[in-house]
Parts: sequence; structure tokens; C-alpha cells
Amino acid sequence: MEEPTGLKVIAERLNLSESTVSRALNDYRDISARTKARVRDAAEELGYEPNTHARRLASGKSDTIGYVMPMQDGQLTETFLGELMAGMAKMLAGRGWDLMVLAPHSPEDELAMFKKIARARHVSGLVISRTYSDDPRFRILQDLEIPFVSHGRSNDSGNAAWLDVDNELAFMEMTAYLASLGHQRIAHIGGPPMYNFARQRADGWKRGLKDAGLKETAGYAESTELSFDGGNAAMNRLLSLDKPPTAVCCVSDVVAIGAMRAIRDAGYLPGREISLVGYDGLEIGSLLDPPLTTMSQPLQSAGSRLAEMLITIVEGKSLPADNQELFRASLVRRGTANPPVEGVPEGRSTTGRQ
Amino acid sequence: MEEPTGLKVIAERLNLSESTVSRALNDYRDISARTKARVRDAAEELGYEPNTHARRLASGKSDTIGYVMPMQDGQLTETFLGELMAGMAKMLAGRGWDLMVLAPHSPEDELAMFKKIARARHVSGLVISRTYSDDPRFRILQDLEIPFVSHGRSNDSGNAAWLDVDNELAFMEMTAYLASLGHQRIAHIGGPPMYNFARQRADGWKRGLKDAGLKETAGYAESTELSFDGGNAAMNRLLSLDKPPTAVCCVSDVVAIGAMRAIRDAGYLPGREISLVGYDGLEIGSLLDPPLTTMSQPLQSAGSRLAEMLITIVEGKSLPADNQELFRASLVRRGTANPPVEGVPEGRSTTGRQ
DNA sequence: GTTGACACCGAAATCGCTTTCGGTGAATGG
DNA sequence: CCATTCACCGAAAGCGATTTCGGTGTCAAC
Repeated sequence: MEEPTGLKVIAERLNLSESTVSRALNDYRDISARTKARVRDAAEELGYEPNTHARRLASGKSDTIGYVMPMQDGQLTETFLGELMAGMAKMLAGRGWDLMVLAPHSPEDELAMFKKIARARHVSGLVISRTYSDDPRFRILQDLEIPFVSHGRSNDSGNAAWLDVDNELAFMEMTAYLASLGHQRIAHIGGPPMYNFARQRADGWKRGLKDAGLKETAGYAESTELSFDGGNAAMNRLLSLDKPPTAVCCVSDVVAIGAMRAIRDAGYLPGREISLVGYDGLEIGSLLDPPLTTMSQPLQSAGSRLAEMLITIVEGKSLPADNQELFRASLVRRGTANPPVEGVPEGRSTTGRQ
Repeated sequence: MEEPTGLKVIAERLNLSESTVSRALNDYRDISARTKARVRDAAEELGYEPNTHARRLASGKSDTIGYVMPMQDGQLTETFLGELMAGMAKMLAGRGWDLMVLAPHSPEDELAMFKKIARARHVSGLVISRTYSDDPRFRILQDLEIPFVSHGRSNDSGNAAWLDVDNELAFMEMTAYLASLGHQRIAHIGGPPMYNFARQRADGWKRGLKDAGLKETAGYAESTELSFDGGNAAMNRLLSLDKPPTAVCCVSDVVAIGAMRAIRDAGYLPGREISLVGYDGLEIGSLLDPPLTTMSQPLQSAGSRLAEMLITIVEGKSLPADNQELFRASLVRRGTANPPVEGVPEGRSTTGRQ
């Protein structure tokens, strides 16, 4: 229980005042270089570590940002948040900031957390993720005057700060890639339009088609839940079309995996009769047979950048509106996207193997 | 920029002193019930939220615990930490505590963080995870007098606090299950013995064999990296045995998936000629064909319990040694574990399909 | 009518740091 | 040589709570 060395100890030892020591440590310029050096040495030697709470109380800053976990009914919905948080935490630690986790179990709870933060101010900024097409949180946070940046855009983004992947571009490229392989019948299994990224990806697919000189075929624009079963069902619908697609752009890897199963069950081989591209770059996709071609986004660096943006905003060094960035997803070529082959399905096959 | 309501405001409004208000809010018993009620009402009405930093400075408590992310070379190594953290965060939030994330990019960095915490004390306890068989962190944290609980045991656990899954029991059950299906040649693909759980799981498998009246066959105890390739290679070694196993207990789902591929490549069907059970309960396993039978552990509740234990320790309400708990994993029956069939492999098949 | 005991509340110190505001002594300028 | 200006440092006032220590007023007991 030996007491931790505070400013006082090091001040006494050097025959200086606490305030001088404090300013020396914080590199004020009305302290001589010699004194600063002495202070720093003494601090080092004594193993001085400033008391965070005292510092934050006095300075009025909290040097802490919060990450709002994307939860739904108390359950986690994403798998990537580990990477994202690691990226944020590392960036923040480098600047002496802390990362705090918020896991609301309902939208009401989330709102309550926001309000509390707005008043207690023990968190100086937030990072939210998994944005909806219409996301009330943008307004709420702005009204509460809580600095924040969002991982993903929204219709309500306005001049808020955000960092997003260029979903539209990603799906344009995905479609272009498929077209370059020779596919002409390219479908899309999208996600619920309530998610902003789902719309963007669908748009990207459409533009990709147009750029490739292809026209949208009726029934090729599927939309479903972000789940294995959703992908499975959607793919089955595509397969029952008169002219099923020879390639499919999937809104996510999980959906793509569901689609793969449907393709298999219909007696075809994913990547042979029907090509498939997913999105997310899940590690697990490479373990499938054949391994899933997908597009991956840089997560750790996104987390890092998110934190960096938020810091500049909190410190007033930049406006939210000046912090809107697009990251680019990159194609991961694995096994499910290949040139079309002969014998493409011309209608619902009923000889599915189990 | 209206100033937040502090104790002073509500004291003035009620013609009370700040100290009385503070004690009323904190439910001291030398404050009359009537006064407490008045104070609480006023606080509610004015939207009072105590200043966290001031409170923590004055009380000397930080009401914050840190979670040390399991990192390796700056990379995340686990996929489950999202769930775990969500569980912790929710538990903590209910008690007014905060969860902070630490993402060291190296063991040295981790040590530096520990030292800093030991001095700055802005985090009152830690949760560590992914423990090694010989894990120096136990000693370090004890020497530094930082309260902590570990998610996973170690040879160095001693009388430290931990919460672990009963890995041995899990693998005993797994083995027993396989034996009950009729298997007699049950192998094990284990992980690097540097990880404590890897040893425990191997032990469980051995005890399971013994309990079922089976004897260990030479070459049936494989060990490999915790990766797809590791599982793949290990399974290939098993397949090249004179008498390959008819069932395999895998240390993790990812390893199991690698093994599945090896089985397929050798011309067999996982769950038919060779049964397979994984561990982790990864969602993704259910998407495979056939879906992977596995054992899953409760993560959110583990996180919750970890946080709870740590709080009681930090508050001095219990000793670390009294906080050692085993959770139980549960079997998730899917498609890769079935009774043995005729035509079991009797040696390395060379007719593998790619 | 003292004397305690008890129930309540206020004053003031404290937590450890930041930051403003002066106040030295020395250097500069005319 | 006196008046400015600098460079540097100390004193002291917060920051917004918690917590100890007394000090009232009331009431019962002797």
C-alpha cells in the first residue's frame, strides 16, 4: 500500500512547485528546457503516472471515446467488431486515450446511454456502426451535441462524420469482374433495404450491369434476410426462374453460403454452373469447398481511422462534415467465380441431391 | 453550452448543503427519508448526472474494468470476444461500471499497460483471456496487485480467480458420445500444448477413452496448429495410419473443418466413414455440408459472470481464490457424428477427389 | 433542569491535477 | 540609469464530487 507518486512528491524532490512540475510535464513553453529535463527525469525515475481522474476533472476533458456495439435484441449481430475495436484501441492508446464499450440491450437503452453521456460527459465522443437507411441516431446525437462518427452512412448522415466502405463501387467491381469472366446473366441477392449498405450494394450491382452493357432481367434483383436461410431461399427463387442467372452477387458471405447450398441442392456446383461472389471477406469462406470468392474490407485500419477522426472532432480541430471518408473493398479471388460453362441451367432442376 | 447541473445547483434550489445532497443521493442513513425524497425528486427533475471524474477522484474508486484482448502480433486471434465483451458490458452497465478495452500489440506492450494501470489505477481490475499453460501474467498481475480474473486456467492459476469451461469434461462427453454411437477407434486432433485448454481437452479425450473401455491407439493423439491447415495436415496423418480412426475429436471447429476437407479429399464423407466433432460452437459450422457437430460454450453469460466476479474482488467482498468456476459446454448435434458404417478405411486411400 | 442520546444536517478538508495570474530577476533599449 | 520586455516560476483558485467531524435541535430519562 505504498502511496503512488504524485506531482507533490516530485515537486518536493526538485524544490519546485507542483504547478511548475505539471506544466513542465505538459510541455508548457514558459518552463525552461533545463527544468523540463529535470522534471522529466525525476518523473521517470519515480515512476510517475498522472492520476487520470484528477487530470480529467481538472482539464474538463475525458480522453475517452465509446464504441456502441451493434446489438439486436441483446444479441450481437456482427462478427467483425473485434477487429474494428482492436484497430480503434490501438490508435487511441497511442494518444493516451481510452476506449469504452457500450452494449445497449435495446434501442431505448441505447437512447438512455446517449442521454447519460450527454450529461455526465465522461465519454467525449462515440463511434456508432451498422447504420440504417433511416437512422434516428444521427439526429439524436447531434441534438445532444455528442461528437460522433459513424461506421457506415445513412440517409440521415447529412454533414455528420462517417467512414464507410464504398459499397456501390465494390458491387460495381464485383459485377464488372463477373461480366469480364463472360457472364451475361448476373443476379443479385440483396439484404433488407432498411440497412443502408444493402441499398448501396444493390445500386452498385445495377450500375455494374449498365456499365457492362447488360440489362436488368426481371426477377434478378432478390432481397432477403442477412442469414444462411435467407440466402438459401433467395437462391432457390432465382433457380426457379425461366432463365436462372449464371452468376450471383451476394450482399454478404453468409448469404452467399446459403446460396451455395441451394445451388448444390439443385444439382449444380457453385463456381461451375453458377458463379458466386460474397462480401465481407470472412476467413471462414476460405474453408468452404469450393472456397468462396468475396470482397473484403480493411477493418483494423478502419477502426484506427474512425478513432483518429473522432479525436480531431472532439478536439475541435476539424468539423464533422470534413470527416467523411470512403474506404475501398478489395476482391478476394477464391473458387466460386469462374467463366460460365456449357450446360447452364435453363429452368428449375428437380434432381437436387440432398 | 448550458452548464450541467451539479450538486451545487440542486443544493441551492433545495436550500441544502452540497454534502447533504451528496449523502442523500448516496443513501446515507443520517439523512431523513423526507430529505432524501426531496433530493431525489429535484435531481430527477433537473436531470442531474454526477460527474464521473469528480466522483472517482474523490472516492478513489474507478468503477472500471479492462478487458485485455487476446492479440498475437497485433492480430486478433479469437472470434468470440465480441460476445464475451457484450456480456461483460451489459453486466457492468447494470452496476454503473464501465468496460474499457485494451489491445496490446505485443507482450511487452501488454506488460507496459499493466504497469501503467498499476500506477495510474484508473482501471480497478482486469479480465484476461486465452491463457497459456505457462502464463507469466498471473504472477505479474499478482505482483502488481492488480485485481483480475482470467477466462481460462493455467498452470500458474494458483489461487487466482478464473472462470473456465470444463474442457476435460467436454471432451470426455464428446468421446463418450462417439463411443455410444458405436465407435471404437476414436482419435484426437489437439492444439499446441502451450495453450492450457489444449492439454485439458487432450486429457478429457483420454479419460473418455478409458471410461468407455477403449485403449489408446498409437498415433491417435495428434496435435497441431489451431488452423484449417493444421487440422487438414493432422487428419491426413491420421488417414495414413494402418488403421485410421472412425471418429475424431477436434480441439476446435476450425481444425475440424480442416479435417473435414482432408476426409473429403481422401474420398470419404465426414460423418459417414469418419465422424467428426469440433469445439466452439461456431455459427458457421452449421452452414457446412454436412453441418459440423460441435460443442458450444455460453459466452455472454461467461462474460457477465467474469465481470461479476471481478467486481466482488475489487470491492473486497471476496477473495480471488474463492472465485474459480467451471462452466459446462454443451453438445450441439448436427451432421458429422454418426454411427460407424461398413467400409471403414483400412489404410490411406489414394483415390482422393480434389 | 441538566444530561445524554439521537436524528439530521452544514462546514470544511480532500482527492490530484490544471490553469490563470502575478511576481520575480535578468536582459534589452533608449 | 530607468523603463520595458522577456523568460521563468510560485501561489492559489478551481474541477465536482466524497467524507469526516462537529454542531444544532428535540426528546426522553433521571
